[in-house]
Formats: sequence, C-alpha cells, structure tokens
Amino acid sequence: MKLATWNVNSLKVRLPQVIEWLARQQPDVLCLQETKTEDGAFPAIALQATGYQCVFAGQKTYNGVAILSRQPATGVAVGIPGFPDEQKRVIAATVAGLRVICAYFPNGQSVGSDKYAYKLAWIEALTAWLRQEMTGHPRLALAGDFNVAPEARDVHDPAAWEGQVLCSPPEREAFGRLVALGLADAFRLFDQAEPGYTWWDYRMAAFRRNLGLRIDHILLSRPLAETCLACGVDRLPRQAERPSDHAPVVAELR
DNA sequence: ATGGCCTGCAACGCAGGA
Repeated sequence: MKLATWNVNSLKVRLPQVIEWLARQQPDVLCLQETKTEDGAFPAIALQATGYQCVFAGQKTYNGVAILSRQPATGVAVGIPGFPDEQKRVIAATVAGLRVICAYFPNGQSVGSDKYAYKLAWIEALTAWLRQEMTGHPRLALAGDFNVAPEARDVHDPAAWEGQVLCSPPEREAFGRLVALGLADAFRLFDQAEPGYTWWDYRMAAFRRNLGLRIDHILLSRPLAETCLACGVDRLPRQAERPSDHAPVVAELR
C-alpha cells in the first residue's frame, strides 16, 4: 500500500503532471492540496480514466483538497467538525481500511498576524478532532501540507528562519501536540540520506540550490507506523516544466 | 539590495503563497 501527498498549487495547471505521476508511482492513495478548483470543475473524469476515484472539496482561487484512490472511498467528511470555516482545507475518507485525513494547513503569513492566529487555532481544532477520530479509527494517516518545519534539520538555513512563520516555536509546539496524539512522522521513522525538503521557493533558483523546507508530512498512527516500510520525497516533479513549488511525499505501508 | 516567482481573477495590478 502506497500513500502519498502532494501540494500541486493549482490542479488545473498541474493535471498532466498528476496523471503522469500516478502512472509512474501508482500510489494506492494520493492526497492533493491547493487544487484551487471549484467542485463543478474538478477533473474527475480525466482522473477516473487513469484508474483513480476522487473525493474533493474545493473553492475558487484558494485552498482546495482531494483524495484520489484506486479503491472506493467511504465515510467522506469535509472540514473540521465544530470549527466553522469557509476555507476548504480538510477532507477525510476511509480507503481499504485506512482512515486518511488530507489537510492543507494555513500558511500563517507572518508571526503575530491575524492569519497566524487563525493557523494556531486551526491546528488546535484539528488536534482536538483527531483525538476523537483516532479512537474510532486506529489505522489513521494524516497527510498533507502542514506549513510547519518541525525541526532545525528540516530547514536549509535554520538561523535565517529562526522564529519565522513555518518555524516559530508556537507552530512547532502545535505540531508536537499533534504528534503527541500518538502519531509518527513517517519520514523520521528511517535514517535518511537527504534532508527531505518538500518545498522550494520559486524565486532565487531555490530548487537548484536546494534551499528548501520540509513542510509536507505523512503522520501515521502507531498500528500503521509499525507497518511502514519506507518514506521519502519524490523530487522529480519539482524539476518539470511549470512545476508545483512542492514535491510529493510517499510512504510505503505493508 | 528583504526582492527576485507563480497562480487566479480580472484587469493591464492585485492578493496570497511560504
């Protein structure tokens, strides 16, 4: 079972790359973020033609999440219960006995901003909900763009990023509370030869210089972590023409 | 040199991303 997550930064622009990537990687489940596509315009037919079913929750211009899967998705839920939010950032579904939560965490813009406060409140609400969700779904995966680099080693220049948004102590503590629910960062289950950056700025030739951050993650509940065989970042799509600024993260489960 | 790029919307520049 292969589980993946990819912030595509517009599904409309990236659809050919997504289809190509599905054919090459053949994941069982792919979580997408920043589809920026209203539900009526979601390319479900084109994706079905590649052998994937889709559940999605989108809006115009911003945000938007989807779960693509070979097997049918059941128990589909959109948003965080009890946290009213116009922004389409969460979709959950059960696929082949796996509870998959696909999430696009708020960016937070800058420390101390309104968007930053929203980000922290959003993560807190997600955490409270997942605490409940995990009791009913022991085999649970939280995959997506967390917009948090958990540790200094997840940042190409920790000194420059110190205290900045994506790296600030409150964000990292919020990430820690999520992990403390009993979730494991799949990438860190293994000794990694690479830093595992998943995002590089479009500017400054950041990808070529590997000036990246590891902000996209797959967190696994303990029963799932025990079955995890590998986890890594596929940098290939970041080298494409008109790439997303994020690369996919892939976890292999037994 | 704190800006450089990309996307969508709708307008010929803006917000937002990270």
